[in-house]
Amino acid sequence: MPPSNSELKGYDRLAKPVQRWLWDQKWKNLRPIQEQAIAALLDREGDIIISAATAGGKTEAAFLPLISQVLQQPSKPGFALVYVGPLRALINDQFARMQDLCAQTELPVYPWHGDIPQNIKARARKNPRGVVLITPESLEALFVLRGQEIASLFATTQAIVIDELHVMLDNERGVHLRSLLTRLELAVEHKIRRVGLSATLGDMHLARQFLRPEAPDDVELIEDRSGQPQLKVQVQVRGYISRGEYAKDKDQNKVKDKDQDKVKDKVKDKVKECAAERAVAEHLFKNLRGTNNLIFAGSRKKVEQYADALRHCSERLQLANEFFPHHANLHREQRNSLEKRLKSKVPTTAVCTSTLELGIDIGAIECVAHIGSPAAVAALRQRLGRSGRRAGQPALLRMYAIEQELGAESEDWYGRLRLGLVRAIAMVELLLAKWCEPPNKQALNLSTLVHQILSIIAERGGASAQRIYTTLCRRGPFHTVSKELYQQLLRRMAAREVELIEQAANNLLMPGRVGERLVNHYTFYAVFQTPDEYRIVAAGKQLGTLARNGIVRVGGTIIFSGRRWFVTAIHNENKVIEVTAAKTGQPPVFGGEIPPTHDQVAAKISQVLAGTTGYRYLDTQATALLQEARKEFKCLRLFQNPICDLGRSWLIATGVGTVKTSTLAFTLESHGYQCPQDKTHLMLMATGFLKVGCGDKNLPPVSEALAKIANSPPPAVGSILSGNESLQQEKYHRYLGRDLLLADVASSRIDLNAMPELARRLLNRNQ
DNA sequence: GACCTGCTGCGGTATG
Repeated sequence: MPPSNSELKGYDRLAKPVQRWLWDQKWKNLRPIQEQAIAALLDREGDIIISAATAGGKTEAAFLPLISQVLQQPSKPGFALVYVGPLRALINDQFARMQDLCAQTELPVYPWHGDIPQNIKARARKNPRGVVLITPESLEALFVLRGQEIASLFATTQAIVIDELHVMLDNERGVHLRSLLTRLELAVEHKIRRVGLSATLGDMHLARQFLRPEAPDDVELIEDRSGQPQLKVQVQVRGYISRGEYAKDKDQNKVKDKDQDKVKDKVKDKVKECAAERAVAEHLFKNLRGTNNLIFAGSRKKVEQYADALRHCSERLQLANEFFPHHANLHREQRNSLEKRLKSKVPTTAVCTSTLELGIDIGAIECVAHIGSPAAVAALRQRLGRSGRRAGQPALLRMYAIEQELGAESEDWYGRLRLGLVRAIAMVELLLAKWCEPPNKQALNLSTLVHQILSIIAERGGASAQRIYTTLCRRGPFHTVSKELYQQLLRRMAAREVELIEQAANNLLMPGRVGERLVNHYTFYAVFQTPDEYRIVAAGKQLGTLARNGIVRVGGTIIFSGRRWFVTAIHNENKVIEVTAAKTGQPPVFGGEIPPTHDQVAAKISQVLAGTTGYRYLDTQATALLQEARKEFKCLRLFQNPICDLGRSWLIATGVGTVKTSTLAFTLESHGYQCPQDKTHLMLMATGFLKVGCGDKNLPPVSEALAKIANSPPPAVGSILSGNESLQQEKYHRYLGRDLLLADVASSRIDLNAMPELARRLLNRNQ
């Protein structure tokens, strides 16, 4: 039955071929967001954000009316519609759907990313019409390589649709895309309507600001309120203690010297970890088997460990394995087959990293499990969005917090604070309060600015300093860069030891020797940094990749792709690691950094520790661990007094996130104090605690230094950082030199202005 | 105790 007009108000307004497509789909009616989007896109001309859950019909909401509009106008050369997607897999998926939708029209649809053959791209360039689906990096490549063609390719573009807008909000890639959108409008000399497709976030104003920074209030917001009026979540947090099984062997391994002691400590940790891990794996196995689930393990190493442990559970009971690993280092073929299995009716659980956080639809998911707390509330929210259960049913979240058993020898107060569990509770509380981390608007993004300056020069075959400044800093996303700082950056880029740019006789900026080399290499198009990797091969079949710093040696064993392997050879010349099946193995080290925590999360951690109320979603063990943590917090009197005297050192409960806590650490170090930065202490800083020592110096109590900080202007970046620290993190940081690098770091990873106020607050509470 | 994302042109040779 074709839908009748009274059922579909928007239906009548769509072009005939689009109506025929709808009829073929046998849709009973259009969803509310699709009705709203049709009205908004056909009645008005402004920018729009369409926000709904995964599989909520966002793409159709945008393209049904946009394609209708294109069909109602005479066809002129140029891509009528541009779709920008963050993943190649997503573009392939959307291309199939779009081709189907456009099958009964004259409109061609072109996919455009690194895997698309050149002949298809050449055809699109020769006959630019219809719809193009492209990645930000391929759009960048067009600017660099076909700068002269940009204006004609996009001359008649009516709208640019940005998919998964929310993943672009807070990173280098998002700044890059915003820069490209501005450059596109300047090239065609008219405004192009922007349509953002986004998951539902806490604060949608951020998405509007991203889409049209100069006029966020004019961006119309269409939200899907039908599916999930509120984010309904059913949460369960389970606590575990890793008990010391190693104690049994104690007498058998007599300690002879210090070195052996160290080795034994390592073995001890490993055994402890295994015991708690096994219990978690068994609980997961018992509760998830038979349905489709996602287990977010937190790191690639843990993905390998748990996939291996869960496979073991199946083998022991002689049952078919349903648990498989999924992370970026696994070969595409393996990832694809697991994704297919998740979509099928065979019960499947993926043990994964953030690879399965966004992207193609993976079907109905019964439960989202999380081992340890996530890096950010925003990630947790996004992951729960993958729990595609029937409408009206709450998403099911299971969290597993593993804490160390405290022996008599263990007097560490931080162990007793149970910060892993407390952090997990804080994150759940913030999630339930519908809060999530906003992007950092202060950052200068100088690495990405260097990239875009080089790109504009390549696009135009030379450009004036003023023109670049207007494009990128006035109209584009680099608002926080002053004219003075911009000039300083240009001088640096032109310096003899850098040679990124040079000035021609006519004052135009041209590529320098090094700049030319960078721009002409195919690795230029992405703004983010990537490591050098080895391929892991078993019997000629590629399993995946491992970064060069992953420690693997011939004769050793590894766990990879959820199985155990023996390393038979390493070929450095073509970067291949050969393996054969083995009985035992250790998961490889993939490397990485401790993620920064937002101020709100640290504040919530303090609140949870200082509070007295229980949480219904904690199991008995987790409740006991929380009580223990609260007792210790009370014992240290941290709520009354955030500065706790530990003898020759102090513990400061800063109650603020990683950025401010580590800035305080650097500032106190510039006053002569020592703030340890090993893994334990970095983890402490990420939960709002700082340990301060005197070293071998005779220094006054730390409160005296805090008083000085409280009564002085904010410290200068050069006075707390020497420039010798390992600060280079982004792709073009290496070209900045000390002063510009410090300025960039000061804008993003430290907060100097917050210091006097933070010191005052800590001292006032101290009295 | 981190995670993810992306990528062109050209020359050589084989095949229809």
